[in-house]
Amino acid sequence: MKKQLPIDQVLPELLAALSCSNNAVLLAEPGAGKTTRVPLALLQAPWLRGQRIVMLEPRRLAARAAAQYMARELGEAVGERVGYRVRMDTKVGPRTVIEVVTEGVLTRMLQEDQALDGVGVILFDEFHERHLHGDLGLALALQSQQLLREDLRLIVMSATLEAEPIAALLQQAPVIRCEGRLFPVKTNYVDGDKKTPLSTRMGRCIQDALNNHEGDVLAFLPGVREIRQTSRWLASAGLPANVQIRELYGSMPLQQQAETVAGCMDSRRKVVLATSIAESSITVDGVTVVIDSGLMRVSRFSPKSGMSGLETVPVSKASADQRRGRAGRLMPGTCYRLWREEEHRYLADQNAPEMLSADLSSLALELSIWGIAIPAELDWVTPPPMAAYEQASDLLQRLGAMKPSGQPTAEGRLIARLGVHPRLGAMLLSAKSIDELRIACELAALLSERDILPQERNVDIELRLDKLRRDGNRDPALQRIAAAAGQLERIVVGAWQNNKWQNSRRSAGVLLAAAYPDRIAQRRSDGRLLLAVGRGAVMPAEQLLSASSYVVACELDDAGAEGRVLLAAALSQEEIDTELAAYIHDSEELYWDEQASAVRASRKRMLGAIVLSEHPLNQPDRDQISDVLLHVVQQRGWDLLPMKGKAQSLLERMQLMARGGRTEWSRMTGEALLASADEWLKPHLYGLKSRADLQRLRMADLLSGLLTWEQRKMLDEQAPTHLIVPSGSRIPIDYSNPDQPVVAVRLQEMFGMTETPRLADGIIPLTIHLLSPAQRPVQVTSDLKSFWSEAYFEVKKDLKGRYPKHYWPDNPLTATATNRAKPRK
DNA sequence: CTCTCCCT
Repeated sequence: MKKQLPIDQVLPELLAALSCSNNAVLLAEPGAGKTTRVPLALLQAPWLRGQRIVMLEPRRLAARAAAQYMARELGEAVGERVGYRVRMDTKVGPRTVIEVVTEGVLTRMLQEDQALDGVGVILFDEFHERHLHGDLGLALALQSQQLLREDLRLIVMSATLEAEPIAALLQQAPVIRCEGRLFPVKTNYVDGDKKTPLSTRMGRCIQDALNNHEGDVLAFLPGVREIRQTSRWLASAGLPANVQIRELYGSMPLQQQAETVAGCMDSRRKVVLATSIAESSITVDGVTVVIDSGLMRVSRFSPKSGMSGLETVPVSKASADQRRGRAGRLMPGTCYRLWREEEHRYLADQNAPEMLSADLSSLALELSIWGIAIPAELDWVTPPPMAAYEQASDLLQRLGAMKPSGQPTAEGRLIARLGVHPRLGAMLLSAKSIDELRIACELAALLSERDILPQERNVDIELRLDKLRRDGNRDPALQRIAAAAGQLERIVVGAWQNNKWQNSRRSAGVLLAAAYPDRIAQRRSDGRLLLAVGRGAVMPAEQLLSASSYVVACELDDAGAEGRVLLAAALSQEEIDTELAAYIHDSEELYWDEQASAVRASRKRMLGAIVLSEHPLNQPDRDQISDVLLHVVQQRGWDLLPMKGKAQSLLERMQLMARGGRTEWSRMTGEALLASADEWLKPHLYGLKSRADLQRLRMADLLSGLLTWEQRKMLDEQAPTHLIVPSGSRIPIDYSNPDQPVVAVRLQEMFGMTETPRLADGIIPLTIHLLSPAQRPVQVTSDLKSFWSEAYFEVKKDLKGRYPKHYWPDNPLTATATNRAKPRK
């Protein structure tokens, strides 16, 4: 008799829903039993009609375990009615009806047969994890259902999820909910000073938990560094003798992980310090207390640099709840959260889907093979972000996997079948001989898995190759990598059918350059690296690689201002010159030499942003020189040009006209003219290359050439060079302040002028500096009328005393202006 | 002073 599980109660509802709808969303909390009961329940569904059931699992371990459990329920071995397909391990037979597959496998199944002939239903288990290929699989399956397979059924299963957006995407699918089977867990929020190191706060909380509760403690920390720090804090703070500290994180050998998870052999209690790996991938037995730091580390892809880096971020509410649930598997438990209850509501509901932060190159390749031009042709729960998607398309084109049209090349189709990152796929296809292919396969397999020498500070990938060749058939982890390398080799050899091989033995570094041309790096004098993409990177000093002047940085942490190299291969100068010539381009670079005040030219051999060598160039291209000159002029402004006398005045008058109301003059400000200098100045820069050459330009002619005849006339009328005053003198107008043109004129020359002259369409009044007979300023005005009626009489009194021989009339409005002491009779 | 998790 089968054990009752909570899911059993909703199975009739699910079956009923699927008899009238093609899609369904099943929300079931952990422990409800959905993974094993739902596929078995569907076996009897009338609509299945002998077709297969495919269930998607996010992990290989989970896929195998689910298949094994279901087979046992049926009293069969795996591979009879229930089987699984994961990478490099397939157990399905001719009678297999339920296939449990992992995400990449589903993508391949869909790509090989878009109609999924013979499949009646796809179940997306643990969909809330929102892996990139899970989202992709759902988007592809949905389109297949819409265009080719209206009878295909899709079921999205999830622990915690906002069901509505997915239900809407699945054509308003019914949502079925099911309770879980966990014990209650009491939640305590622990307020701590955020300035206290996390390891200290965590350590104290662990001590308290050990004192106040029975059972084992599971602590969630963001990463290995915090795990080590907390472990050290606890060791020095002292723990009861019956307590054992254990660490748990993904880069640990599997054997060690298993030991951590297992119960203690003696009666000791254990404290497990874990990353988010213990949230759903690994279950730790015996836990009654969970302590959650509230942090996790996530990878974030930068479309700008094409690299990923790690970020420490707050967990989501869903993640925090999932972590808390780990304390309620055995009996009622306790959870401590190292944040304040008020802070909790600011946490995101769900973790961000991988789509938003991942490298999308393999997604873009799959879409191209699926046959769509833009992602918007599919329905997505979360559409791919454009910046990352475009970066991915660019990369695929550079790797030769995609045509500019967006269609895949033959190589691209093969790369997708290899099941490695498109960069590594392109490297495999670049191998010219069987020897090279073997190395490339080993490299691809190594780089597709976690580092096999995580403790090793030397980042040289050759050390890993050596270890793989030495211990590849002993260590289980290495066996997997060696098997993956062998599988890759078989696919490529099969595809090329022996018609491509030459004699060639290029190094690992040269092969890796085909995968990471943008990460070829040059060592600079201070020991830092300059990557071909133009970013800097650092590599620990005592590396074997430090003898090499070039490297390929295959793995980088792009977190800080400078990337940190995690894995690299050496490249020699000779290899750069002979093997990587395809990436090198000559560039004639012209630049403004400040000291010589002239344009200089040099020829550089460049590999991306890396300068391989540089020589001065004797006869640079004149057109390019004038480009540089123009650019310098535009940057520096008018100072580089001979703006004196007439030219300067002309420019100032044109600026004044721009202050007026007419739009035709708005292009005539100094700023606007610099911006449009490529139109009017550049033709005159041809053949020039220095500041001295520029000084010979006839700027007045150039500027006045910009004006039509009418405009010149208007300029002379409305921004004249001189003002003719009542005395008959021509007084120059100073336009150096374009808001306030000024004339300076002796007061007596102005008698009779009642209205202040206005310029630029009458918008700007002229400012008049009235001078004494000795040319000393006595008054500034832009309102002559009120000057004559008021201030004049004060001024007159004063000046009459000092210049008695001069003419100081009582009525300045009718008096005769003079440029002498007194007007001629 | 050290890199989260996962997959074709």
